[in-house]
Amino acid sequence: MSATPLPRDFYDRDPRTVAQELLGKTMHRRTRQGLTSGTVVEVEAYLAQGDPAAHSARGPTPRNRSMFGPPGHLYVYSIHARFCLNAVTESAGVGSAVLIRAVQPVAGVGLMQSRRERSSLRDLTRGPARLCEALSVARDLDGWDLTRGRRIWIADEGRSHRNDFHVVASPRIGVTSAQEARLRYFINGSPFVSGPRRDHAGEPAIRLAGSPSRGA
DNA sequence: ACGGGGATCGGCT
DNA sequence: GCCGATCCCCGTA
Repeated sequence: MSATPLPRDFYDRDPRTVAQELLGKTMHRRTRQGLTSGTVVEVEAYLAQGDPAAHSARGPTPRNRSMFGPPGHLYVYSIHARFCLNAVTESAGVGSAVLIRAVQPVAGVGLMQSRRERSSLRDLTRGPARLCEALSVARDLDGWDLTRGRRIWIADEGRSHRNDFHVVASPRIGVTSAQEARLRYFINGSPFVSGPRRDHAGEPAIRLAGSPSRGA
C-alpha cells in the first residue's frame, strides 16, 4: 500500500509552496514493529531569509546542519525534551524547511497507541512532538532521505478523503517573532489539527486555493 | 471548551 | 544559566 515517495524536486521549491502541497499527502513510517501512516493535515513553513524564528536564521550549527542539507531530507530537532520533524526544502545550503505539525492517523493505529499510552485517537498525532512519538521518530532519523522510500517517506496516495479540502493560512504556533507572517497551513475543518483554527485576531483564517496539486 | 502554569532538557550565550 | 517551532493537567464556564 506504499505509494511512490515524493521525488526530490517536489521538495526543491519555496517552503511555502511545499508546505501547502504536503497537505493531504501521506506520511509513512516503517519499523520492525510494523507500518504506521497518517495524512498530513497541518504544516508550517520556515524561510531561509527574513525569518528570525527559523532555526537556520543564525547560520549553521551542529544541531541544525541538516536544515542546510539537500531538499527531501529530514531535519529532526529536540525541544522541551521532545522531538519534532521537518522536511528540508530548496537547494542544499539555503536553510529552509517545512515543519509537520499534525497528521490524521491512517494505518497502524494500534501500534501508535501503544507508543503513546495515555492518548485518545484524536490526540494521537495532533502536534509535532506527539506525531513523532506515535511514529517513533527521533534524532537517529535526522538527515534521513525521505525520497528513498525506506524507514520514513511521504507519498501521494491519490485516494479517498483528501480529494475535497481547503487550505487555510494562519500565524505559526509558538512563534513570538515574525508575528505578521501567516506561514501555518492546515486543512479546513480537520479535527486532527492542533492549535487554533482561527487566526490571532479572531477572524477566520485566510482561505487559499482548494485542493492543492491533485493532477488536474 | 478554553486558558494558564509547570515539567523538562538540549543547545547556545 | 536561559530559553524555546511543546505537552499535559488542572482550574473555571
